[in-house]
Amino acid sequence: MRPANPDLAPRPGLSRDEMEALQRRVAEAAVFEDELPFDPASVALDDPGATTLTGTDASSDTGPPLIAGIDQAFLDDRAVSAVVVLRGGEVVERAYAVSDLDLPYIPGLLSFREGGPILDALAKLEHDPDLLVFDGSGRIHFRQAGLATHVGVVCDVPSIGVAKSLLCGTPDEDVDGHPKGWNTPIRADDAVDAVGGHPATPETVIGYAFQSRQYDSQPIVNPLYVSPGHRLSPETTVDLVSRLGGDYKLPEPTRLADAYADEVKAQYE
DNA sequence: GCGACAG
DNA sequence: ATCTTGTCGC
Repeated sequence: MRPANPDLAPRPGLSRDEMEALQRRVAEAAVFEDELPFDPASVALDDPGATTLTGTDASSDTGPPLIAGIDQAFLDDRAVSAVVVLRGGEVVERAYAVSDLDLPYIPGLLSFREGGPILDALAKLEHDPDLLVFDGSGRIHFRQAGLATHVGVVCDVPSIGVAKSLLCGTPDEDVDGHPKGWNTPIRADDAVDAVGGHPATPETVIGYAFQSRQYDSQPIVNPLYVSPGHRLSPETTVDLVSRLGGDYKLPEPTRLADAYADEVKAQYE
């Protein structure tokens, strides 16, 4: 797929101030409201029977939306970016890219380390996804432009950020010990800046904590922190993540991409 | 100076 | 993210 906004793509060689300035531009271009080409209710990876009618006709425009899970694995100074595209629970296509990394991991600047490599992998896709699911935050970010938002805006495709830990923001309730399906809003705090038309008051909901799994006894199972990347409201984002279900903590698209990244990595070492 | 941070 | 044995539980 082709970047709709190449000018906003994370470029190497920028100073910290320039990277932050670019993130603000990305945030301004981001849409945190529902602007989807499909009905969220048509997504049901948990129920294959209701969505498997297009297994042999993946290129058609009909049927369930194309959902892409994205994740990475690392080799020394290179990243293995993997993308797995699903349609109603069926894997339609897989693609990967091995790219050189030019930055270390810096909280708040993740998209400048992983964004480029991910775009390399997305460029190899034959199918254009209707939704991108990232391993990392979207709007739950200091400048409301996390990895999911940055890449989603560059591609101008609806995107979701799924993080295993909270970067910033404050949960309405204590997130521990809740049953599967539970969720609570994450609101902007002092660390979040108002950007473009997006406020960052103590009332502003920038994402949700979502318990995707829970064991029978007491074990510690942290919730997922989901946030809209682009063209999605916080509410629809949690709804979609719950529909991407599966029997594990992470959404199925992400799990498959994670496994694929490890598989490819093994061939390069 | 103190705190705090996706992958 | 990555480096790793054993271990608890369905």
